[in-house]
Amino acid sequence: MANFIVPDLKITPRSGGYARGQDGFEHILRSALSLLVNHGSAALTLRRIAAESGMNVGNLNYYFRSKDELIRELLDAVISSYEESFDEIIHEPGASAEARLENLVTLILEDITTKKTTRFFPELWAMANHAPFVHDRMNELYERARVSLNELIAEINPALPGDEREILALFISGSMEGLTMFAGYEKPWCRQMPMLEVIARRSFVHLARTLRPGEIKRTMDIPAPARD
Amino acid sequence: MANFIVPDLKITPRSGGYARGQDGFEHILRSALSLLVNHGSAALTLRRIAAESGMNVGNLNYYFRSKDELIRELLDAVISSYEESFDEIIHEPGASAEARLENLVTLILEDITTKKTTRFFPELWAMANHAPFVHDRMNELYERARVSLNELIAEINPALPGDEREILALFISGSMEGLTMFAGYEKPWCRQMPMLEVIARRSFVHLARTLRPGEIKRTMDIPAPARD
DNA sequence: CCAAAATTAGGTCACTTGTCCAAGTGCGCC
DNA sequence: GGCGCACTTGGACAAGTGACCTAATTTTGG
Repeated sequence: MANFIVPDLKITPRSGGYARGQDGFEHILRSALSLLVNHGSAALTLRRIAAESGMNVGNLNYYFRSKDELIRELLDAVISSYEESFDEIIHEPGASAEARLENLVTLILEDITTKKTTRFFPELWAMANHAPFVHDRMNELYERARVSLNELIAEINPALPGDEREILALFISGSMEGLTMFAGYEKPWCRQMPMLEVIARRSFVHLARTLRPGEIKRTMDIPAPARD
Repeated sequence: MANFIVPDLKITPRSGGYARGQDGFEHILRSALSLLVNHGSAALTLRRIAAESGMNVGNLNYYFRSKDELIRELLDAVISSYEESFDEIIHEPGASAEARLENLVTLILEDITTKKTTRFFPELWAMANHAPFVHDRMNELYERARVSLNELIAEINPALPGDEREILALFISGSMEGLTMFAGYEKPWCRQMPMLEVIARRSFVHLARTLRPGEIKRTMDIPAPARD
């Protein structure tokens, strides 16, 4: 299994302008990301970004009309990079669907142990709670991530209806994200991530394989005690 | 299954002082929590907290030496409340260990759909990445939360060694937390939380029941391809 | 009633924040 | 080679930040 590394940023080239301008643009976002990852969203001030990128404060305003626009571009660049990586993973050839699901789980969980991922996403989740555009962009990302899971589940368990596949994909995706705070970079259980991967692979594959059509709703329909 | 609600704050009464002082203290923390939940950590300024609690800025300084101390007290009060709730859940009588595990999962996942929980924890996770005391206090909370899981797993699968139980408890706990961003309060999939609960209960119980001693490490020891 | 506790009102302090602007510099293209 | 636009500079600005202070006032509980 190749080490899969998600690039920090994916920037769509601007039309017009010199190459230097493109570099400056990217350099600013890279510095901003570095600050966010290493010192949190509170450190995301124009002056600190400027200092980090060896630039003048006013120059940031040349590239971005406002701080808000800078943040949007930053989040979009980081998230776009993840999306592109997920799309690549999908088309990776593999053996059985189950093996490919295991590979996908492994890749995602290994990425979680990355400093960037461990630090960036909790900030993203927190921002999403109070900035609608962050909320929306974040959900676009995860929707894209679930596509791969959904397809693999369909291959493993063709009888499962689409909406139940979606719920299962959601559960699997959410499950993995939740390990960030515990086994991510420099977290207390980071050394145990390989073991968590074992459990995750085993559990998710088993779910995909054994979930019966209608089982979810049928189980849910039993409310309080059993009826006689 | 009774609706289990975690109180907003758990404050250890201060020694000395009038009852009013106790109220003021609590009122301030309550206002701060409200700001954190409704507007994020960026809104946690002394002036906004004062305005929210209908108090004077100077009065905050009477109760708390510094903003930092206020934040610490706030986090501690909120976290302590969760800890107390978990301890209560443990001692709740129930039928089989499996049924109690299912109940515990249900309680935690339902709590996640709460506005306070959905909004508070991502802030906590983000803070934990850059403030060591938050990191430590947060891990104390989750350690406590895993105690219940650990005991139940031990009851369900007595053959499982302690360290493997811990990993499994960690996986289960982390799995549930990860659903916050997707099926929490006002999240896109909040209506589907009941279905996620079904999957979670089924999956976690199955794991606890079927995990063989040494299985985790044995599975991990197979590195790349199989040996001939 | 009275001392302690709680609260108010106001202000000052040095500092940081995002935004904006006028004047420069220097690179790329004709 | 020099023109012009892309890029860069440094500073000004009002608003907000946490911390700290004094003095007066109200509330509380024994």
